[in-house]
Amino acid sequence: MGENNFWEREVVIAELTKGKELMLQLQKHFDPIKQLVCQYLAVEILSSYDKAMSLLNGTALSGMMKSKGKEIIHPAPSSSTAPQLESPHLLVDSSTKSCDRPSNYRKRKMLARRKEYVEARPGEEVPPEDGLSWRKYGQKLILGSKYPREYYRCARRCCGATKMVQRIETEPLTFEVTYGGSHSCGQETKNQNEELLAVQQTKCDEVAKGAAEMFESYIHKMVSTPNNSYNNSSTGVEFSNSNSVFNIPNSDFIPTPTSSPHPDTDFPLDNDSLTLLFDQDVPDNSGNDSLAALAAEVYKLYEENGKLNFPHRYDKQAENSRPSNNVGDKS
DNA sequence: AGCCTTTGACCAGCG
DNA sequence: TCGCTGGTCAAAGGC
Repeated sequence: MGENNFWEREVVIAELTKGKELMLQLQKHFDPIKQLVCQYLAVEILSSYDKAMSLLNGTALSGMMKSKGKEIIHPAPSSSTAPQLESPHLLVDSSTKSCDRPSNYRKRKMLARRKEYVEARPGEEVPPEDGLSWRKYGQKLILGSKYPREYYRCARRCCGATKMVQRIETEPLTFEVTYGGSHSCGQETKNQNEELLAVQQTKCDEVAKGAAEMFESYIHKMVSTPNNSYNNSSTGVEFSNSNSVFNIPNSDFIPTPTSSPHPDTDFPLDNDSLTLLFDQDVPDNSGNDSLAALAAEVYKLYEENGKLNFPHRYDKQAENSRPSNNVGDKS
């Protein structure tokens, strides 16, 4: 199989696998009360399947096969051993120039990219080494950026890995490093564990963000519901008033990694309450009471900071004298 | 001689 | 169709 086809196949498989994993997660969350998580997962799944479908239908690949100007690009033959021409002025398949690098632009744009932010070491103004050897092949001033973007590819020829380094204007000691392609030279093997951990961490963070958003909406609903009451049970927490009832099953409360960035929110949170809400493990099966305490604490912080005007307050006094599970809202 | 960086030119995508 | 922009190429020069 030609390297091009192999690469396309890898992308398709990766996208379909991701879609499958997300669908499994979605199945677990099929519940009207978990709309936020369902919505988030649905968007991710659709995006994965769209990418895979356009690859399989040839939408994305058709550009590579189309004749444009004097350059005619063909898909790589399945067992290409044709000699490779170096001159850019000849009518050649540009994807076969110099080694088997996937060098045409369309392909590069489709490569899965991974973005990282790294900080320069103290006293230095260059990004720290990432343990791999790179060779710089270009530098360009990017519109709207004070610093030029630098382009690197794997120092081992015949490897399609690339990276771009962009110094961030507002934080000159921080660099945005975008990795493209994968190392076919084996150079990356020693770093594969770290790589896998990074990917897992990203996925974990994505799920945690969805969970945190959901948790936030519960808190909001709880403290703003008129005449609310709640019940703890071994299966979860139930909030209710004269009009509605909603349940938070224990399974909704998953630990939020402390490494996660705080989720974006339009909830008027200050830093302290954000930390309180997301920087700790939310209640597990053995700690449903802490949900109520947490909600009361969050409300208190909002109120003290004068940032919220909830129509009805959570009844902290009743909570304190609560041997039974029911708490009325004093509004 | 071989490898590297620099830098202007070129090419493809996109609005 | 055209102009702008990001990404890449490749010649030139340095080490």
